[in-house]
Amino acid sequence: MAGAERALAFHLDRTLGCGQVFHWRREGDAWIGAIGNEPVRVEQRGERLTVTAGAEHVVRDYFALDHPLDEIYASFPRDDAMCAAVEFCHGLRIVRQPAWECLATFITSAMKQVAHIAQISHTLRERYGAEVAPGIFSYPSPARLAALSEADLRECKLGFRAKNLLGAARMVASGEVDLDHAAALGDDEARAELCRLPGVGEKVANCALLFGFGRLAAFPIDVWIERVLRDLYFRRKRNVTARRLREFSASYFGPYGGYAQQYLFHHARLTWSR
DNA sequence: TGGCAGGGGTTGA
DNA sequence: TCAACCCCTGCC
Repeated sequence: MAGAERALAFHLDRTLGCGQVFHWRREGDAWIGAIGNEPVRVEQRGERLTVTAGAEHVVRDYFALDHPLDEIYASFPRDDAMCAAVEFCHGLRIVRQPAWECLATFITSAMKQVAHIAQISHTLRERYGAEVAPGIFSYPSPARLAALSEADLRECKLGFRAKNLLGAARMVASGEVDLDHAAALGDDEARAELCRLPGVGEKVANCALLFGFGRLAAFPIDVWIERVLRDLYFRRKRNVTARRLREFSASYFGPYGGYAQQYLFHHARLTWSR
């Protein structure tokens, strides 16, 4: 069954290297990291994901092997940019990150490049997470971070983001913002709830919704995606407002807009010269 | 080796 | 609409 086989399509390097998650480490052909508190080692063999350490069902859920890629690709608009992105990114999957670590990581990502976001994530894990296997650390809980001082977090090279992460951790730890409750809300209500946290605006909230809450229609617009939209979809049109870009992306890319966004983003970031 | 520009965002005026 | 917030990376 070509369809069933294709639905299993999976590309580990693209999935972990596309800027949706930052703490995985390459070791030879394998990738090593933690899924929550589960230490995991995975490899690509053919089109398949192979688990060499960690619970199989945890890994398969995290890497979203049940996402219907065929159906997702078929839902995309058939324009040149989208087709090129699908060809370039085939097998890339939006993973299911634990909500808090996803949200917190994107709070620390503001105006940062991938290398630095990864460095911050590793420092926070090593200093305040739990060592779940030799050299592998979980992301610190809201309560753990809430007990720290802003100075502690600034020592992790967070800069002005320290205050935001601390404030968010305290609001989540105290129950003032309940992530489980947010997970039960509709997309717009959940986004509004997340935006109550310091350091969380529309972009960070949409990243959290897409990568941490499984809302596959969420469409984060960062500077790269804004360039893509303006260059490929609004060519020769000046004065296109941010609001217009939001409205366009929400309707044009369909129910799996988050996938479309990640494919356009990854394709552009690796192929466009600046 | 050192100096400098610029960066995946949010906030508040 | 725009400056301020911080400081690390990459490039010259």
